[in-house]
Amino acid sequence: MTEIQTEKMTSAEWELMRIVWTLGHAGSREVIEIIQRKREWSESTIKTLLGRLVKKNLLATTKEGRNFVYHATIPEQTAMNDTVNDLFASLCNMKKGITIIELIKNSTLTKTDIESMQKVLEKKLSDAPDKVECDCVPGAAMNCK
Amino acid sequence: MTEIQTEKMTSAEWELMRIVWTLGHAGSREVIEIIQRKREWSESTIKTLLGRLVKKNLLATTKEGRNFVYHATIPEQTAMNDTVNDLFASLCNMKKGITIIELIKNSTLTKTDIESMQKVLEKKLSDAPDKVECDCVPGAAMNCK
DNA sequence: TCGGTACGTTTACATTTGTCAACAAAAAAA
DNA sequence: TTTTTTTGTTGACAAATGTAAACGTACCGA
Repeated sequence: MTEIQTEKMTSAEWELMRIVWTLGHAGSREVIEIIQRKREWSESTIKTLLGRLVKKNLLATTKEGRNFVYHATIPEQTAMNDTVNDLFASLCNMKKGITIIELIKNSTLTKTDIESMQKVLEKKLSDAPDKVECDCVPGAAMNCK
Repeated sequence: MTEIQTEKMTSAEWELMRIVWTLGHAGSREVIEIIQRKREWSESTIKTLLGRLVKKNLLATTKEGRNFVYHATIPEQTAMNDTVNDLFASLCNMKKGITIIELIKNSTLTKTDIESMQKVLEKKLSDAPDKVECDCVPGAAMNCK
């Protein structure tokens, strides 16, 4: 029942998470110092955010000596995938493809990324449908054509 | 100064926008009726949402006879791209590629989409970098490797 | 041992968002 | 013309979010 809802991560919280994910685990002091290299958040603010992340089960703590060490409860990749899938779930079905294409155009991808992507696409092509239905206006004649 | 901030569109609001985008323009009655085929939102709630969208400049109105006709101020595709780009801007640079790959795996794409995508990738491959830097922990030795 | 520190917890407060009910003006119906 | 319905506007309220000060307490250096 200790479900971890990725959607409950706000943008401010994402920033803290990224640090913890990257370091593997970190003390509040570390997180505070690092975040402040980019953001003008007060120490207080960051402590509050850390607390909320723990309450949301996105971070867990371990008592290390006198202080706490924070560590993520889910892998970064999982969180990213969940969040992205979640967003796409709210977009018009028919236009997801074009949107991904735009995304690709706007992204800096490594050769390796591109090659993996090509493989995935190659594989998908065979049993890809000719068209996907739009459902923007449920149960109606009118819909994205 | 009448800026249209896509990021200010909440998930509830997206649902209304999709309907307006699809229909091109619509009266409140239409929107209400259509939304209620999926959501148990009261008429009041929907009216409030419409009002907020107008205030946010995401919808504009035209007096048609006695009522208003709502129409979007930005194209759906623009909104989708902005939103997606916005989300990706907050993800670890290094992992965007893999995340897009996962996204593709989870998406239903038409043959046409896939083919366009392949073309874009083909074009990008030539001058794609061998690797992109992570900046999860600004100005630090430790970072995603 | 005692005052200063560092750290986690509590409180606090303005906005935004999700959800609605109550209104007022205008139109349609009776 | 009186009544009813429709439609947009206001006001409300709880929960979530951004932002931060105040506390209590355990520890550390003097």
